[in-house]
Amino acid sequence: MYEQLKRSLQQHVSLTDEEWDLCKHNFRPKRMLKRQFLLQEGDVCRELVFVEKGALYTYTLDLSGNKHVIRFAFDGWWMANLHSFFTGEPTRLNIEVLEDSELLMLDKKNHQILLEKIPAYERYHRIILQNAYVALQRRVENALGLTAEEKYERLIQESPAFLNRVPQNLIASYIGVSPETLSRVRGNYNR
Amino acid sequence: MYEQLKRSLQQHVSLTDEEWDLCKHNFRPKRMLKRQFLLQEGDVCRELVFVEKGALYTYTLDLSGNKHVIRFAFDGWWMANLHSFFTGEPTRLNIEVLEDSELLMLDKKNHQILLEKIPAYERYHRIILQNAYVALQRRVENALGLTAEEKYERLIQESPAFLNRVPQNLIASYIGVSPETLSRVRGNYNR
DNA sequence: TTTGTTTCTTGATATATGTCAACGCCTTTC
DNA sequence: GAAAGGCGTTGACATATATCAAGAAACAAA
Repeated sequence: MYEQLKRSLQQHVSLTDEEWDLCKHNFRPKRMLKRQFLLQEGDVCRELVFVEKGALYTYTLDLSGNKHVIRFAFDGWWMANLHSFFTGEPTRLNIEVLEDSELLMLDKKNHQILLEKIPAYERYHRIILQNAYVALQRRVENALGLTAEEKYERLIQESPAFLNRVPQNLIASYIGVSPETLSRVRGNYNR
Repeated sequence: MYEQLKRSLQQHVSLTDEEWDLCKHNFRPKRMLKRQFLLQEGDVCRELVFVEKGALYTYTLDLSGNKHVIRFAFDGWWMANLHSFFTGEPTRLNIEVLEDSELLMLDKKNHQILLEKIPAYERYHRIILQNAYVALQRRVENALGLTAEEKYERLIQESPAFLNRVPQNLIASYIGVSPETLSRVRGNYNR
């Protein structure tokens, strides 16, 4: 149940056995099914989520009710609305389950405990934040001023794994085009 | 010369006088003039930049030579291409000086030293990365599927300070519309 | 002040992409 | 196995926004 988490930590820092033991006991395992909501607009995000297995995605709804996918999270990834988590303000985002998932939940108090007690845990978080920031900035670069076709090409280059696991209408939303446009782009692409 | 940096650190963590002394001596002051480049496409980003005073911006050039502004940095902000800094790969981004600036440069070796020797420094970096991540995600939300007018309205709400310090064509690029479109949006807006 | 750059505005036109609608395919459910 | 709902495709049409071009305004330099 904790293999992915352990692997993720070990990938970036070294933990003693006691530290790992302390660490894992602060997480709460949780199973969720496809289409369930981890977080809905107006909620406060009270837990960080680590995906042991499965898939989640987070999105906003605009005034016309259109979904805008912010990002996905698969096995071994973290998910949360950090803004809401740190400020305690209600979120504008939804987090929904895309595939039946095994999750590890970490509430704020326990997160603070780990940050205080285990320096390597704080280092781990600094590093994954760095990586997340880099990935997100890349996303901004790809969202600005590219054509629908270019956006799709970049997705294929940079995140081909998404294509097998995510329905196309969510992919379309993720790269900021309509499902119809994505369908047409793919049609041209195969010829 | 180091007031802004000290203020930024103190805002998030507590440092002893000795720690602050150790810290500041790892930075290299540097003055730069408007239009100079801190980083150009193909360079490797070897230093983190803290803006004591002034303004910078970072952008990509697409195949047609269009500028796409990724972000700005003003007094008290950090700037770098983290991807290039951490991996050593050449960058696709440019960093240009927008106003004559006083900068504090921190190379990778010194950054590592501070992370190792001063736990509060690592905590500080974790926290500002958190904040930067939240801000960047907000930017993604605002880039996806909004009209030109909505993007401009959000900019006014969320970053009004930019408007006084940045030429409009760069604002246009930042929110992902053409300078002409932004000009028209502003025209309607004032009536 | 005069001159030269750069930035901003405005108009005309072209085009990429969104929207609406219909249809077929596939999966799920009972 | 039939029914229902979700998802992807395709077509017709509307429209927001980019592009091209010219001139005005603001700013900097000489």
